[in-house]
This record gives sequence, C-alpha cells and structure tokens, in this order.
Amino acid sequence: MHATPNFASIGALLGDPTRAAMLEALYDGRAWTAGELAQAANVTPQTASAHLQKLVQANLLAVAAQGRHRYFRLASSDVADALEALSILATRRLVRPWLRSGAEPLHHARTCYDHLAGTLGVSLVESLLRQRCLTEGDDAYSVTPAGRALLRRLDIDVEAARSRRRSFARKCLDWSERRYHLGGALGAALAECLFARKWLRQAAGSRAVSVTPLGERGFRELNLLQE
Amino acid sequence: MHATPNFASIGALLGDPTRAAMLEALYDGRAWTAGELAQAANVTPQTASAHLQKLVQANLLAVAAQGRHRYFRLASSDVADALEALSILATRRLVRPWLRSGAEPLHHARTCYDHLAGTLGVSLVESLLRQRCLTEGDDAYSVTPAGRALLRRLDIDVEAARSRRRSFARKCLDWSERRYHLGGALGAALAECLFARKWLRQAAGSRAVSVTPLGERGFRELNLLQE
DNA sequence: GCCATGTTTCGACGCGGAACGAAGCGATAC
DNA sequence: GTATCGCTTCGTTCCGCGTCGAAACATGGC
Repeated sequence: MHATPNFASIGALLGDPTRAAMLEALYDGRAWTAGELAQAANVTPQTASAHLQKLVQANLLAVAAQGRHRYFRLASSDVADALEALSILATRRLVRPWLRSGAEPLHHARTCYDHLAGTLGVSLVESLLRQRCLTEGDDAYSVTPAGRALLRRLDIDVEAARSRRRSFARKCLDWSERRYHLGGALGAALAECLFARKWLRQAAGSRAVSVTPLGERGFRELNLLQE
Repeated sequence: MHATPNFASIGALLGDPTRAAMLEALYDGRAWTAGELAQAANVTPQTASAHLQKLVQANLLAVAAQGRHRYFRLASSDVADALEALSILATRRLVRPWLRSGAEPLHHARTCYDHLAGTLGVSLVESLLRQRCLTEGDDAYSVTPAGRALLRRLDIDVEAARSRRRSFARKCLDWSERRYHLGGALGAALAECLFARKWLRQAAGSRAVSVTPLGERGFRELNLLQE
C-alpha cells in the first residue's frame, strides 16, 4: 500500500488554517472576492491568491471574473458536505446559514434585465431546487419532470422558451446576494408570468419588486418561498 | 475572524500522507496493531506511534491495550463518513471515473467501515429496492414486510439492529459508484451475516471483497444481484 | 533471573510550504 | 492620457512538523 489515499490531498487542502478560514467564509453559499477572502483569513492578498489558486485547482472552488474582481464560491454542495462531515468530528458544528434563516423578509427584490434577482430571485430558485423542480449544472439549470408539471400549472410554455436562440435556463450570478438565480429564456418567462398574474408588482420607474397578497397565496399553494 | 475553523485541525490530521495511509487501512473496520499500521504506512514504529497518538488525541481512533500489543480502530462510523466525503471530492474532478474503471477490485466490491460498498454494495441495495424489500427515503431506507421476511431467512435480527443507538438503515454515498448503498446498523448486520455464511470473502489486509461459489448460489436463490 | 518483541520518549535533522515585499498585469475611473 | 484599484507572479525567508536513530519502557516467554 504505497500509494497515498486520494483523500489525503483534499484533507491537506482543508487542513491549513488560512484556507480553512476562507472556506468557512464561503460556507455561507455566497461568492466572495479574493480581497474579501484575504481579509477574512487575515492574510495579505498575494498569500490569499496562492491559496485560492490551489483550491480552484482541486475543484473545491469555482471562480468567475467580473471586471477587476474575481468572485470565488464553493464548487458544489459536495464541498459543503465534506466540511460538515469534518465538523461533526470536531466538537463544534457548522450551521448552514441559509437553512436556519427562515423568517427573513424579502428585501431587495428586483429585476435583473428581464428576470427576477435579489433575495426574491435567489429564494425562488432555491425553492425550486429544493423541490427537485430544477437541477443544477455548471452553467445552467435543468428542468425535471416535476418542474415541467409546476410550470404547466403556471401556464408557462417551456418548449417555446427552450426553442429560442438565447440560452434556456442560465445560472445568473447575483451581485448583491452573491448567489445564483434563474436567468435565460425560462427566467424571463417565469418573471413575465408572475407579473401577468399580479403575484408580483413593480413600482413605476424602479427595479424594485414586491410580492402582492395574491402572490403570497399563490406561492404558498406551490410551496415556494417558504422554509 | 481570528479563530480558525474547527474542521481545520481535523483536515490537517487527515491530510498527512502517513496518517492517511493508516486511516485507509483502518477503514476496513477492523482493529490493527501499531506495528501493522507502521508497516501499512511504510514508516518506522516510532513515527507511527507519534501519528497514532495524535489521532487518538483527536478522538478519530479508539485504542485497546492487549498484552504488549495496542489495537487501534476508527472511533466511530462518523470518521468513515468523513473519509468518504473527502474521497468523493477527490474523485469528482475525474471524468465519470465510476464508468471507466471496473478493473480495480476496490471499485468492484469492498467494505466501507463495517458494511458493503462498491459495485457489490450498490447492486445489492438496488436488488433489495427492486424486490420491494426496502423503500428509499431522503436519508435512510425503510424495511418493508417483504424485507423483514427476507432478513429473517438470513437469520438477521432486524429489531436488535434497530434498537442500537446508531442510525438503522442509513443511505451511505459511495465514492466510486456515486450511488447510495446500505449503511448503518442494518448494513453492518447484513455484511456480518454474509461473511459469517461464507457468501463473501475478504482477502487478508485488504478491503476488497469477493463472492464465493456458495454466495453465488445463495444470492441466486434469493433473486439478488442479478439483472 | 535472561532475552525477545512491541511500543513509546527524546533529540536532532531536514524538507515542504506558508508568509510577505516588490514588481507586473489588467481593468476601471477621471 | 494618468491614476487607482484588484489581483497575480516572483523571489526570499522562516517556522512547523514529519522523520529517524538511539534509548527507555513495557510485556511475555524461557
């Protein structure tokens, strides 16, 4: 048994205090810039850069360049699972913040080009993921049979959206939430539908969006937007 | 944010190649002496001793002194879970490795702490699901009346397994197959039974498992493990 | 009593890698 | 254009920790 087990390299990556501090910050599921992570881990930017390179190299983190910022986030939920598994062995446990925060109001809901963004957009897509209406790929979401059924209930024509030339169900990174929401043709069709049904209302001359009482009821019936 | 995350220390422990080799050996669920572990990790006894001390200190290993030997084993199935979670991250980047690699015996059939994993473990649980002996929940399986009958034929005491403090029929994610197999107390009881009946055999010093001719016949009679 | 075996403690060596300063690159702002 | 900001690359220093030799400490067999 001369070959070192494959988990050793991952353990070594997670074992360094600086990298661990970065991963703990990213454990909230949002995307952070390199500079923010350097600050969170209390090291200089060049040190942080070296660590982030290793983590990306090992596919623990994904990175998206935006202007002169580079946004890093956990590459998949498997990474969060591994951190959690290690934490179980330690005395204190990590708590996934987006799971415990149930009752926070939908602040900062807004549109992003032609689809929903902000807390509302992110919560909505996460509800859909939790209910297995969508599955998550690298750059896009896929619609499951359950998702097709839900969209049919809302009278959204999935196939029409799919046939358009623009991408179908793109993952769009939200710069305030630092999380993904649903863009593409499907995101636009969904937003259009929710406004048409008056579940959502947009104040004139503003991108801010609010949920109407009608929408409250509708989302509740579909088991969306709730913990 | 000066405090280093608690998982960092665990990660550092699992990240060292020598300690990882020891844990890999102990992953078969059996107890090994300090000398055997030194040999497995290819280091001198005094080096192994230092590592084992750290692992015991961190509650990753349990130790029992017997004469002039000291027997080490994994402290709990949580440790095996953590190793499994890290292995998933380590193999994830490869392009669907669970499809191309049938050749390696570890992928085919192995023990995962104290239950069966690999192709064998996955096939077995899927046979049981297909025959409605088990049903699948989010985190665990449930035993149906048909399943209870089958387990009784194998002289497995389901109620004894259920009454233990550890989880009963947990779904354990397999790092090579990327599918679930049967863990928990029931998984352990089933593996124990199949080894006791000599349906399965484990080569000394390896986690690889093979099906004996006796097992071939037995599985066929129970309509298990066949397509 | 003796010696052999299994394991731990102590001390010293040496390598790997984390850290930062300085400099370079690219993008945005003015 | 110039200035500034965010990030990365290069080169160097330095500390931590894994490693082994030597020796001590057990336990069991004789």
